[in-house]
Amino acid sequence: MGNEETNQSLKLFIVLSRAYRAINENVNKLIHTYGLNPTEFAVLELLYHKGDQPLQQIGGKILLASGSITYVVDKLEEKGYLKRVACPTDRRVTFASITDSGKEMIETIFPSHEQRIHELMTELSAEEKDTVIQLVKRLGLSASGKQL
Amino acid sequence: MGNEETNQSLKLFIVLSRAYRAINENVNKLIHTYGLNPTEFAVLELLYHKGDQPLQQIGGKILLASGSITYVVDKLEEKGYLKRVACPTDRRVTFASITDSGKEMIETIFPSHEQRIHELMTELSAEEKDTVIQLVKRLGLSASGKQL
DNA sequence: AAAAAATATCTCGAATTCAAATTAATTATA
DNA sequence: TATAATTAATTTGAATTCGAGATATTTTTT
Repeated sequence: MGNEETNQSLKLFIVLSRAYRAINENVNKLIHTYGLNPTEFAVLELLYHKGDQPLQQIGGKILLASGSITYVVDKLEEKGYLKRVACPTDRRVTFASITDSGKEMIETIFPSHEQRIHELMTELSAEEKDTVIQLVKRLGLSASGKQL
Repeated sequence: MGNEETNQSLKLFIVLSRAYRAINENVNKLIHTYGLNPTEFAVLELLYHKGDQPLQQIGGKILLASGSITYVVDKLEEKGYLKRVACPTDRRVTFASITDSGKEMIETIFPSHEQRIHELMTELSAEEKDTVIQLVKRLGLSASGKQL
């Protein structure tokens, strides 16, 4: 038996895991109905909201190994949702740039995506959500080694 | 632009995702040093703490498709950490049962596993953890369709 | 300017997971 | 009891992801 404090942390981890996985699984199913997998959606959404990105930075932002980036970007390029654009100043760099077709796709998916997430969270009041956001944000930053 | 409430839910989802992934990634690295992958660890831990389980029920408890169960149980059986035991009353059913060697493994890993999780959560006070546990538990149960 | 180190992308093979189809056994129904 | 429907486990093949190494380019150092 560990001590009481350690058990509490373990319990928090389990609760966090279950909630995340329950929500995520539900959201992923919705994304799947649009013919995208979660990673493809994440890349497309990143490009849509943050503009063109060097391939490498995509990995950092959505937690993906470099080999996987190439694969996902290939798939999205095949589907016509993004194109590769060479960087004019550094020939090692390639930008991923969302196409008009990709923009249309995101504009189709995103509202229902947001809406679904919102529906899954109606259990908590606005105040309760704020509380969780504030605390879990600190937890995440600290666990990922970032400072506040 | 969605409305303010919807944005709040989206923000909560993002915060939850990041925290979960940060903690999980860290914990998985530790498990890996013992020659297990996270799924193998989860199965072994389940058997250790909850006793023998029919293969099918393992899937329900740790969120795994049936094809994956067979694979993981095969691996753990090869490593000698569990054995398959036929059910005496229903010949369709096979139980997974942890071996002494498997018990030893869990008894070796689990304390440092718990300890690592605890360390990753020192950012929050005991009271704050309780708050998060209470709220996120409700969120998770509701999102997975279970009642309170 | 040449050599060394660092950076970005890609290729390849292995590990993991899933979905669909298969086999076997049990239970329900006619 | 025979047939159909259900349930449990497994097999197979495809999709996804990662890690290690290869290649090309740029930056830093000597």
